[in-house]
Amino acid sequence: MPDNKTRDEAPLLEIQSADQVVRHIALLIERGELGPGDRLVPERELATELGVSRPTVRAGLHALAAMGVTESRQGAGTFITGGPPRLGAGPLSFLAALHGFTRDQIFEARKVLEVGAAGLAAERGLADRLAPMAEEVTGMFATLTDPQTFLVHDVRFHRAIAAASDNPVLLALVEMVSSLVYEQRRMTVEHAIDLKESAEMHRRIYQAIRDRDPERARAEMSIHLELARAAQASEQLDLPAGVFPSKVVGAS
Amino acid sequence: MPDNKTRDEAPLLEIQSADQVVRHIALLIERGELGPGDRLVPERELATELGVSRPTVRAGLHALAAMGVTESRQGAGTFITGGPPRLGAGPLSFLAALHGFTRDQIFEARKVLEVGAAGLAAERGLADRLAPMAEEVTGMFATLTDPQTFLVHDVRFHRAIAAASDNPVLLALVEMVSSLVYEQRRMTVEHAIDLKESAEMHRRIYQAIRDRDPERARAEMSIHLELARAAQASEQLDLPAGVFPSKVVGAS
DNA sequence: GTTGCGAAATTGGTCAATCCAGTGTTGACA
DNA sequence: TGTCAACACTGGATTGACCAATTTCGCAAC
Repeated sequence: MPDNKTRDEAPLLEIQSADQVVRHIALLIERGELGPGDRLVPERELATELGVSRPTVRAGLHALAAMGVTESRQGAGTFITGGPPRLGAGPLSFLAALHGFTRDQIFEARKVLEVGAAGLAAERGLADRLAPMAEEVTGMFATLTDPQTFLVHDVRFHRAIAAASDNPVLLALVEMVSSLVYEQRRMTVEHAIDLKESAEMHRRIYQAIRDRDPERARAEMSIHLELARAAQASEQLDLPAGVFPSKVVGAS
Repeated sequence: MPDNKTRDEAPLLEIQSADQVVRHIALLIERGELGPGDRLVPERELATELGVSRPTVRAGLHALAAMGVTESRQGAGTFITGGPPRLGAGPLSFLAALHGFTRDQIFEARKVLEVGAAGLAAERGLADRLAPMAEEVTGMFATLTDPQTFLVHDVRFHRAIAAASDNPVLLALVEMVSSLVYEQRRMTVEHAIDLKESAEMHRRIYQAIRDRDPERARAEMSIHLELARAAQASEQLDLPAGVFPSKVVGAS
């Protein structure tokens, strides 16, 4: 597209060369010439194509990698990120650290997202999404004495609900916010409390969704997260909210 | 789940030099030695400090800039992003384009977020957050014949509600998702429909929040977004969802 | 003909030195 | 005392080279 002359403010006719790389890839993706898993042209070719130097190309690719769009493997090439839609937790982590987000605030945002997701999941009532949720619930009951493994099932259960909402945007958001909580939860879960009751709550949420009762699903999820928030608050009292995951840019 | 060896997930010890830069900045932020608006050490010094070359430092800084953590001004320096907490729309735009998010899906996620925000705003009932909302509503009624300006007030109203939720995480999420919609909305709003009715709906939302009636606030916001979704669907029929804003990394 | 292995080509990762382009400061001059 | 031009500083970008991981492919052995 040609530069539109009606630009309200700062005349950015001179674009940053690094952004030019990002925009170029964006264009290729937009046009469908590049999809998840695809490999893009080598840095050197890209450099000559765009008429910029290789370090510049690399800068743009680093930016894309930071946004979770690409992954580079030395010797192999640079690829568009495959797998399910994901938003890295990095940006949120930085925001949390910079502005001192409270754990309560994070939990509140999570509550909004997951309560909505649970409601949608119940409304949709997709049968094939129920099995994964049920499996994680039984997994919880089976690991009441193993907090670490229990937490894994916990995480997966909540992800399964978000997935059952059948909305990838919501799923990505839920995972982004949740990862902020879980990352450090791993450390404190050892002296956790009342895993039995926690498993029961999850079961009730599952049943509500299975029964296609959105209102009950929302209510159960709401009280569950409220209790979880209180429980975690008692586990660790005043740790700062901005805790960075072990790998900032992209983690599993 | 035995993944093939190319997709394993534990190269923790292997540190990319660029990531080292990111991590270093993250550490400084975490320790409170760097806050919003602060200026970073010059690239050259940073390079010698970390024992890497300057291009490597630049790569890391580009990654940070892509995450919205830093901003660089030629000749001045690199600064930690100031202002209110923001999540760039870039990552979500790419995700939308890559995975073909539907406009309906985006609206649905927005609905979850903004309905929750409206509810919280009504629960909180912070007096000093009401004025901005009221102002935007009157602004809408004053520009019923000027769709472009009307849209500006529309955007600001929704942002004011998210701000009134008094949860910066929620605010950041709302803005991130909303920006996906608004960016292209600008183009189609010319032949918009029923600005009067739209303004009325916004007024009802405002009144519900002002009356500290969370349930009504949620309901009004819900039907408003539902109608807005339908309206926009009729404006433009089948455009792809992945439309990139004019400036990918950080917009005004 | 098939298989195994290793050398070579490919590709990303890094470094060094150099120049350019804005920005801010400072000190000389009016 | 006030102005403004020169200068040091900082990010932006380039060229060229080398290293390391991966892939590819041909050659030799079976």
